[in-house]
Amino acid sequence: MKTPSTRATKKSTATKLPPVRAHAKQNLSALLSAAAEVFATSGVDAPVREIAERAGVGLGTVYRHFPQRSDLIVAVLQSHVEACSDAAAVLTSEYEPEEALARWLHRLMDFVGAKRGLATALHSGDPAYAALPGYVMERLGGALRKLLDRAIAVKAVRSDIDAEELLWTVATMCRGPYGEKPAYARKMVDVLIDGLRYGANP
Amino acid sequence: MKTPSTRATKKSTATKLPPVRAHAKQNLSALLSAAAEVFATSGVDAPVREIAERAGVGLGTVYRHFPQRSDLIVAVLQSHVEACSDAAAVLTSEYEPEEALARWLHRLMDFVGAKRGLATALHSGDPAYAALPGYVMERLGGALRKLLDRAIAVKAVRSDIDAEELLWTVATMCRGPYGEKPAYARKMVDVLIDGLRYGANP
DNA sequence: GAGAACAACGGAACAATGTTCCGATATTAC
DNA sequence: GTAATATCGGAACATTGTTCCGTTGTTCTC
Repeated sequence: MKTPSTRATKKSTATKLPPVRAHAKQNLSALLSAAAEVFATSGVDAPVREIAERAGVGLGTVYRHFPQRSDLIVAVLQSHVEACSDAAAVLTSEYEPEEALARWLHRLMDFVGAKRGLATALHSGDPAYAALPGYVMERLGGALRKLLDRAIAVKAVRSDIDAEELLWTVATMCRGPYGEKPAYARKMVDVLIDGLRYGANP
Repeated sequence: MKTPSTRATKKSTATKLPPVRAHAKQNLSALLSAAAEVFATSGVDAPVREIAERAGVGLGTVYRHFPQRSDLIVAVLQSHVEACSDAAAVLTSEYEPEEALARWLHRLMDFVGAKRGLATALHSGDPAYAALPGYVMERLGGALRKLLDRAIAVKAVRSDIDAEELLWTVATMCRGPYGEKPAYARKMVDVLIDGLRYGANP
């Protein structure tokens, strides 16, 4: 986040900013994308060694940046949550309120569908993931709330919907009773979106 | 299931029944209960060695009876499903239809609540567990259907409830949005049961 | 009851994988 | 250019699932 050149000249002063080597951050982002690819390909249970190899770094480097395996999983999930959340702003600037909302719900669906394995890990009870549910709910719920309010403001959709409830509903619709593939999920979400529109002008 | 003494005297006949050593089954049931205890205590990720030690047998014995770790998990789950299912018959013979239904739903709740870790393993996508969901649904759904029909017959509860839907509903109520503890679950199930009663005489 | 056949057993050995550790390397400050 | 040190790579270690085989004890036959 901060560049090494912004540091003070003297290193002996009390507030010592440890110099951050240039390639360290490159490695970190390379690790993140490598991990995302491997998780998508081989599942969240893929060996750390496979991720290190894909990123072209050593095992030590992986554990330097992510002391535990779960830290890597958390980081990948967070980056994807951020991407999904950020997509809301882009869609807002590019589409009408109603269309932006619909497109983002589809985006959310893709996100949830792709994270099947991650979700399983999430619910495993491992304390390493304890903070994630709240974070996901807050981040994505906030994004959805803005989209929703904007669509409500122009009377494109009904006004009695809570963002977190809608978020949870769509997320739930993407996982069948036992976690099967969401073959019918897209259709159901479309129906749900139509339902939002329908109620706009009762 | 069959005793060694029921075998034919000659072993050289075509239909060779391999003699089942006496203590083998003792070990098997000891393994099952040991596994159940360990899973309950240390979670489903507990090492096989811990189960072997608790059962007082060697590692080889565990793998002789359960070639894979997942077989042990499946066996424990099945035995508990059977126990829960069998409880329906006992309750039927001991209580009035309405009371039996209510008590069994509480029994079901305990079962689901205790199986938190097992459920996570179930949804992991491992093909070893592929057949379980259908089995559980059929076995417990069948048990519930009998209880339900009996209660409906005496007009103790409303008649428009499907057994599998009710089963799934109660099971779902025992897991919060992210799999938290079911602090409020018992109350909610009680409310649900009251709802069943309330609709009996509209 | 003695002996043979062999099912069952116990645990060492192997394989896969998460994690730690440390010498080697490369970058930065001066 | 040189020293300091952040970073790196991978060997080494620990844990755990799984396999393998020599040993043990039971069952059957005589």
